[in-house]
Amino acid sequence: MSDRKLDPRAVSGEARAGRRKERKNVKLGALDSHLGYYVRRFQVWVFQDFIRTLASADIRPAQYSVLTVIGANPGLSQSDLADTLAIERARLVHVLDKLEKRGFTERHPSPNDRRSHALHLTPEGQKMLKHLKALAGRHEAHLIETLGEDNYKSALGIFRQFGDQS
Amino acid sequence: MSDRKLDPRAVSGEARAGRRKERKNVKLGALDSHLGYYVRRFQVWVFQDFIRTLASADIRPAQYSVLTVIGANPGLSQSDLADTLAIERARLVHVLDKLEKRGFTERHPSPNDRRSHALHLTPEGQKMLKHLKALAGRHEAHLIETLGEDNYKSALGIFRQFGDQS
DNA sequence: TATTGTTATACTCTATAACTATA
DNA sequence: TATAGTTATAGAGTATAACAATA
Repeated sequence: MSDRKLDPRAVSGEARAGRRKERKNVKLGALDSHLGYYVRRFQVWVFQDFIRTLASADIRPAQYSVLTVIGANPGLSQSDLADTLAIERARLVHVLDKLEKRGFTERHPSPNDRRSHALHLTPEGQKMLKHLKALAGRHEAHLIETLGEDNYKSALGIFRQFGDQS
Repeated sequence: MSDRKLDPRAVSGEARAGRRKERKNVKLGALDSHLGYYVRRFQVWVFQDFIRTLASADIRPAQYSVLTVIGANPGLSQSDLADTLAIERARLVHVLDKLEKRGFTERHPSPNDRRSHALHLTPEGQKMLKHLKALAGRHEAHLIETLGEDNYKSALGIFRQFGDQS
């Protein structure tokens, strides 16, 4: 995991110093029996790896998820997109503004409801999404390698099941 | 600025509306094969449940983790605490300021190093931590119930192992 | 020179309220 | 009345740089 080529922007002075230091053995106390604590640390690691892997495209996880879902559901409304991803409608406005400025998405008038926007990827957005999927695949492969394939599959099964019901 | 009394447990208008709506079937596309997506959603759920469960004490996850680790390692320095929890040193300053103002923690002079602070819980902080652990236990029980005991144990095993090496 | 705690700034994200134009 | 999109604001949390005191 440490022999990986690192984007210099992604490694802070803090992190560099941390690597040099030998680990103190500090007790976690009750934290050790909280799944949430470990899930949070894992999630942060995953997102940082994702951000690093997609840094060349300057796309963050929220942006990737928005592009992906629009790509899979052309004509989707902002409300339905926000509901699907559990992003606030207000937050989504800014995410879309940015993606639109970069030429990846467009808000078309909805045929049924004049309050609503039908979201679409531009041709450039489709090209970008294809590129992003390739990069994201590399991230996922790194994740499988880090966790081990069995653990990865177990975790995906457990959380996918949770996501479907939640 | 709203002067309304804030109850974090309160369900927002957004959430209430969301529950009323029937679920549209929007495709996740490539997101469906990203563990990070599901882990993020799960982590958000867990933290929200934690925040709700500890709302009466007005303690958030980061504050709980700081109190817990100080409680288990009296005399710990801010640097070592920050390293342990992967919180920025700069951020920890504010967290401790707030906990200190509420009378739960204290910064004592370190016996060895005059740059450093030895962190301690006050008697009131110890009492509070004991109370928080009881509440956090209820959250954890809810988590086990939600996930199922087998899934819970699997997930804890996988991520604890990851946390130890990362 | 390096580290500890601190202050400061910029940015991401969450949460909430309020407004407009439609329905 | 309610919903879709928007604007605005407050507050976490992350990331980073720089500084004084001390090592």
